[in-house]
Amino acid sequence: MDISTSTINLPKGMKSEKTPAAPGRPRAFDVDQALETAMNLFWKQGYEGTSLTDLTEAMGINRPSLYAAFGNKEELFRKVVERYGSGPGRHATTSLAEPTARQVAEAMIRGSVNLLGDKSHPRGCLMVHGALACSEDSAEVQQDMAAMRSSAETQLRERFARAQAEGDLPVTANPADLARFVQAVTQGMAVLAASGATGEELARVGDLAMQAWPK
Amino acid sequence: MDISTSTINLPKGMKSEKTPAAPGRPRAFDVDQALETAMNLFWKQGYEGTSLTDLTEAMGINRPSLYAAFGNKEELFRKVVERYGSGPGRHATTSLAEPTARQVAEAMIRGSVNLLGDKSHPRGCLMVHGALACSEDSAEVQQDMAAMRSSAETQLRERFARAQAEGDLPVTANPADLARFVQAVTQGMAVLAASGATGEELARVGDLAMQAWPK
DNA sequence: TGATATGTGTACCATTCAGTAAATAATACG
DNA sequence: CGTATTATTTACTGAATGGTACACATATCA
Repeated sequence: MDISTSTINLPKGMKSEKTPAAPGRPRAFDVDQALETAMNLFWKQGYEGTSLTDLTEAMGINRPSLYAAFGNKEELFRKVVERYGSGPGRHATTSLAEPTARQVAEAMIRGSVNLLGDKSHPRGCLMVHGALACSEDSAEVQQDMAAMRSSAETQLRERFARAQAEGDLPVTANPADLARFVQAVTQGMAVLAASGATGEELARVGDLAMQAWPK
Repeated sequence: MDISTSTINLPKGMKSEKTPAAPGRPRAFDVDQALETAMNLFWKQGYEGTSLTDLTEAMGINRPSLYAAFGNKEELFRKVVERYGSGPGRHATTSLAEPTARQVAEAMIRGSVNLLGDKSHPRGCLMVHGALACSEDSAEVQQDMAAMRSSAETQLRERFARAQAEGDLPVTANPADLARFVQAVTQGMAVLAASGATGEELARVGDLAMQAWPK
């Protein structure tokens, strides 16, 4: 019923990586790999554009296995989003740890460029492409994605406000406006990537955007 | 079979607005109004997120009437996109006529802000929300939308190159980069609008973006 | 060897999808 | 009037949607 096969650290020998082996028939597929496959599909085709048949065929499993492991389509999508946030979209949170506001913005933009210009991934950003416009059936997923984008903006704004207090951002600057601007640029680059923009082209968009940074 | 009821200018009296009245049962709904309704639905829910039932119910007509008047779902969408381009999204082309590169960029951004901040419309941009991520069934529509966004970028680049030749844009500036930057900002604002950003907030994003403009 | 617990495979469910056949209704023209 | 033409209505099609019942397979534990 649960995802994880609950890897428990029992300090027996040196290599205590294996799970304690639960009873019942063992799962015949790799959950983590299946999640990765689902992520790439949702990333490319969006939540509603990806059917259960698309998913099970790509994962190489049957419908009931998917439901047993991930709940349903919506729960699977949420798990994919979580994985995305701690994987490919990691820079959205790690960038906040940079020492100055400018470096935070630069790291955020550079991270987006790296992600969006990477040809080993679908072009775009799951947070933007996942459920931007969809039917009313998926309104909740849609709103959640919007809320997560807004939350990223809020974190950025608070980071910039802190920077202002710390003195590395002019008092004349507006943290909320700067946060929204960085969000606009990175999300705009996500749309550009979907139109076929290359990594170099996106990087130059980022460089231009940083020209607007308050001095 | 055709859309228009073919308003022909026959200079009989002063007011020659009415159509010559074709034979057959007259259409019971206003084609233009139906297109407007369809546009708002596609705008809000995207191409795949809008079902024929959504459309016919909102238009107040039956399925066969829709097919007789507009062909099919895809053709209807293309007609909606055309209407959008000459209506709400007009600024994307009219801005090019501004006298200087800077004024073109400002007009483009201001036009986007006005559109995206207008609460009488769905939040966002049809060119971005219409078919950003979708199933493979709609790949053609998706590619067409990407091509139209790219085309807008090309027009902008050529306009900036002309400006450079005319001397109102520094020779050190890069027209292609500037065009892509303006596109990134406006499309990013479209995503922000979908997350709930207000017109005032978007306007400040636009002001910040113009700070990056070459002097 | 059971008993229990879990996963897989097949085959199905009701609903919705885009699209259409055919009968009927409303107009123009002769 | 009758004929031709076009639009509306109802009812339908086959395929795809998300989700599930149930029999069977494979594991642990006693």
